[in-house]
Amino acid sequence: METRGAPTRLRGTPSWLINEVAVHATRLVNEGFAAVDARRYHYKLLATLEEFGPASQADLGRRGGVDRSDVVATVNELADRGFVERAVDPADRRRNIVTITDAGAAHLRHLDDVLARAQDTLLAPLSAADREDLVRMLSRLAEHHS
Amino acid sequence: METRGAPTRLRGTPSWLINEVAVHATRLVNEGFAAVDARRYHYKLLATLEEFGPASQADLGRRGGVDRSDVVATVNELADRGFVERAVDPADRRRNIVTITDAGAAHLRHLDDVLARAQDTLLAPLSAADREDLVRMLSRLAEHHS
DNA sequence: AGACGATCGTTGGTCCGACCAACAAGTGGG
DNA sequence: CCCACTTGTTGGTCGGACCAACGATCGTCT
Repeated sequence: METRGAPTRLRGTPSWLINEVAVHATRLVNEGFAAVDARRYHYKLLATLEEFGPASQADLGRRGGVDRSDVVATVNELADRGFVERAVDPADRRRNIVTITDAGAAHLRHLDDVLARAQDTLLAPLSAADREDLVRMLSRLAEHHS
Repeated sequence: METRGAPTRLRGTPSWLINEVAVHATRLVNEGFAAVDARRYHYKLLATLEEFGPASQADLGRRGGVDRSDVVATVNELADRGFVERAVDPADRRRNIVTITDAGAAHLRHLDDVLARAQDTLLAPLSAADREDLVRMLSRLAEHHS
């Protein structure tokens, strides 16, 4: 009984399907990251840092859609592991300028691999063409609900 | 700035896209249900009841994938509003047989409308053919990760 | 008949992600 | 100098999903 007794009404409902797949996706990614002692927020911040360069914690949170308070905890963890460095901005002493380290960049590449494998596991039953279509549609939906 | 500063690495990642869309989907459905003083669990249980007929709370939870303890709270709320009735099973006095009432069935039809409108809002930017494709792919993914 | 294991409803938790409120320290404009 | 604002930080809340344990009840086995 793979598709167990879930009401048929729900099994055809897009919002329910999306949530169902999202649960599996989140589980896969979380498991992958947990295996290397990381969390999703780690990846988000490291990727943001590498793409946009050093930034204050507030900017970091705004760009990644992460709450300021959650940025604090994440930067703490990343700094503990030596993946980022925190330095007071001399030009504005309120700000902490966060910079990714070499170890952080290496770790990010590792996380990229882990994430890629999770995508592959998630999309296993889909052809390459289907995957493209899926990403295209999801992108349009995500962009539309801005 | 609709697709805000999210790292490009993430914006193309299927698992991230799915989560993003799932967040919007959940928000839409929750808002719709909240407007008629309902929650997602209400719909799940009522739909299960209507499709499979009266059932014990444990069976109800198994079929809907809802924890027994959460079934208790949901049945409480539904019974308070007169949408279901709880009666001890004379053949097995451990069980509470839950039955949907006429008011409950009417309410379920109402929730169906609300849910359908949410789907339409969610999938607005997609053509009918695209919607079919999307549902087909998501169903395959959901079924595969059983 | 009696004992034992399993199941039922129920209570009372935990855990995690997302969010919010308040604060001191610091900044910039009037 | 004062006032409005931002930043980092602390300490929450809130909802959804899950888990543990309890008394009551049932079925089975002996």
